[in-house]
Amino acid sequence: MQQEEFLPSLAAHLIGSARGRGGKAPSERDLAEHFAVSRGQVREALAILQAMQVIERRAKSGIYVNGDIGGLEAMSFFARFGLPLENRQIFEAVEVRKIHEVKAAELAASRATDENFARLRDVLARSQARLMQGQGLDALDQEFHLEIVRATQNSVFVTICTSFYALSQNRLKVYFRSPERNARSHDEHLQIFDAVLRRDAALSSALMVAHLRGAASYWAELLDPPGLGGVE
Amino acid sequence: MQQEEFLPSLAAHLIGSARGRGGKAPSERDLAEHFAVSRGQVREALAILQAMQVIERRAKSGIYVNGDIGGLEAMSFFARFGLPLENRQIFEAVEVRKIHEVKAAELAASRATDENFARLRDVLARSQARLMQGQGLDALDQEFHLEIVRATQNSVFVTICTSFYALSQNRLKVYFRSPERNARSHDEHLQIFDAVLRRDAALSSALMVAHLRGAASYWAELLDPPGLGGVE
DNA sequence: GGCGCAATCTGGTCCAACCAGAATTGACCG
DNA sequence: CGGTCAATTCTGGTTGGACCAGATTGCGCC
Repeated sequence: MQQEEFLPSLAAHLIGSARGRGGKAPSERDLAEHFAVSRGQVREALAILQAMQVIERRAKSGIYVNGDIGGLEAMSFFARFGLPLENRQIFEAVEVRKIHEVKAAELAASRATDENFARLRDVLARSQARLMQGQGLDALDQEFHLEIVRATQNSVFVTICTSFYALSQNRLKVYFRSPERNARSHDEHLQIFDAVLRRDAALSSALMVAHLRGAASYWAELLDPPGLGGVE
Repeated sequence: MQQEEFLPSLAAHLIGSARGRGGKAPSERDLAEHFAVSRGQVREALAILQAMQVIERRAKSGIYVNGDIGGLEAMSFFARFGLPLENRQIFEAVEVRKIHEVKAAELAASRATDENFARLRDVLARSQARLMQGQGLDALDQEFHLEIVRATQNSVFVTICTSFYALSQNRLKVYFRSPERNARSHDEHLQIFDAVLRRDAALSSALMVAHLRGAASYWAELLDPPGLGGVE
């Protein structure tokens, strides 16, 4: 079992065994036996999970699962591997994502380079192709939004946003099952691209607000109420 | 040597020995000998650094230091322990921080609870006291800004912003050496608090923009040019 | 100089211990 | 029966040694 698949399954097992959050997980020796690996392997993985603040290791006492999965990297990691995250955290993350992307659209309008425009055109062209084949745009949707962020020329911004995308990945697949939503989303992307191309910062961010609001309202009625109001 | 101090010093040593970014670091066995710990300890720390994408471990080849320190957690970790970060990344992080805080002020105006107001008043009172004693506000400045973010009722937002604060920590200490800047900053905090208290979202964010612009321009002329324009 | 093979080095993995403090158990006493 | 305290067990923390197999290196031969 390689580390890349061991870590997630260990994390899942830890959370599973310590239901009730803050609960005690099996001992290192038990975990090693359960996964048929050496204690050293377990300890290495636990070190990472502790660094992510997913667990707490109390010397001579045990391993305790933290109540909240704090930290962007940890949340992103969990989302990537389909591990449980609290609903509240997901809605909060979506709100932060909105804050990022609206501003990204605005900044992109004034900073995008020819290369950025070329990359955006490429994404849109591929989206168009996929759309005609009647396939979902979920992956390309993320690509488009990421290219907008990339156009801000801020690599830290790109890094942060990339982590946030992982959090909505699974939901996007559901969202893009509907042909109408696919078409509408693509259309809005084209409008945003156009606004950025014309370097109209105000219009870019306004269109992005509308674009994200559309997707958000879909989730709002599909899932339980967000609880946060006035998010734009 | 406890883990909490071992990890940073190991990270520093790795980066130091592999100057040139992407360079090769000493072997695990050498590192273990150098720090007088077991190889297991070294491997545990390396696992964390690899999860942070600070290093790359190539089987049977060696340990390589990544060119860019990507990831918010890694940057935050580095900043906390005074490890080198590229100037570009710092300016980019400051820009993202601005994006966060301006929006935070706006959201805080509509969502802050009585408890939030109480906490903000507390921070401001302690700032006032410290100001009268002629002491720097650096730690309390962070507290104030964090309370504003907290007032958005978005815990993910709070987590992200907390990580970003670590990045400016050292610079803040320099900034708050000047009594005038201390007084001015405190005054602006009071104004922002007032706007939030009156639930004036537009004014809150506008004041925050001005507040951060003031600090940013100080750094712009003190350090090398940011290269990013239109940051607000 | 170029090529190829062998010695060496490296990360990956496992095992067997030992330590000291925390947690648990159980016997003993009131 | 209840409570107290000591002995035992369990746990994370840490160490050392060992083996594997592929990557690297270097030396010798052609």
